[in-house]
Amino acid sequence: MPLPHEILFKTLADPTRRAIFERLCREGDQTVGALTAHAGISQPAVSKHLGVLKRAGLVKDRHEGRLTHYRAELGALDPLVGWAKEMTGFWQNRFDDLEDLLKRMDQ
Amino acid sequence: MPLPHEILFKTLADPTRRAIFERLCREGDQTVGALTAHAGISQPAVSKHLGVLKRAGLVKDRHEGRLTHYRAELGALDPLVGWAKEMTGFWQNRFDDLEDLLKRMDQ
DNA sequence: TAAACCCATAGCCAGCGAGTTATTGAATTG
DNA sequence: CAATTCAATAACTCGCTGGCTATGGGTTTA
Repeated sequence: MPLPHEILFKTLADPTRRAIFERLCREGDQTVGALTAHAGISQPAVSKHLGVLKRAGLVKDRHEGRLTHYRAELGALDPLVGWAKEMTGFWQNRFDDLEDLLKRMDQ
Repeated sequence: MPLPHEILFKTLADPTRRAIFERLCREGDQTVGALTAHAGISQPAVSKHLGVLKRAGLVKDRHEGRLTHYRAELGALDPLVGWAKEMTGFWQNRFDDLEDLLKRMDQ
């Protein structure tokens, strides 16, 4: 199975999809209809995006009669931040190594 | 012009490109040849990826004779983390609003 | 129960982008 | 200066994906 941040990058790369996710973050629960009204694309397109977001763990759905509500799942962003911190960490380590080297050269 | 995180998501969505960036983070400076040796794709493909990473501000290049060295530019990741924090912030605000509402209902 | 409504799925199409090979320019080497 | 090497660009192919329309399944309303 792919690493967590893999699917997140792919999923959030699309502007429309990211806009839907942002709206869910700002406004909380939204029905597919409400999301469609603001997305500027057709309802099936919105549903497809929601499916992708759901499989990435970024949203969860809740069925209520004939309506389907979606909400953002914020913890899902953690692997993204974690990956960024990891990259920064590598840089920091290389910097530490250089410091050690200079320290040894100094002796 | 696009928001900073826009181009970052698009650029880092590709696994090959992200692998190149990760390698630059772990190993520091690398020539195009060295990167190509580990990428599993042709040199022109690597050069194209490096071009995309460069336009996103994620890497910088340095010319030294006929070699070109690339290095990661870690500060470029900040808008990504910033965006994630912003999303979390929206959620927090909505939670605060709910708290206020409950508090008012309590009185 | 017929009609209207909400959402998901199916099927199709067009554009984008990641890969290729071929080539060029520039720098080093013999 | 000829040959070689490094990297970028050009030109092309092809698969993926985001959009659409059409339809179906489930739910509420008249």
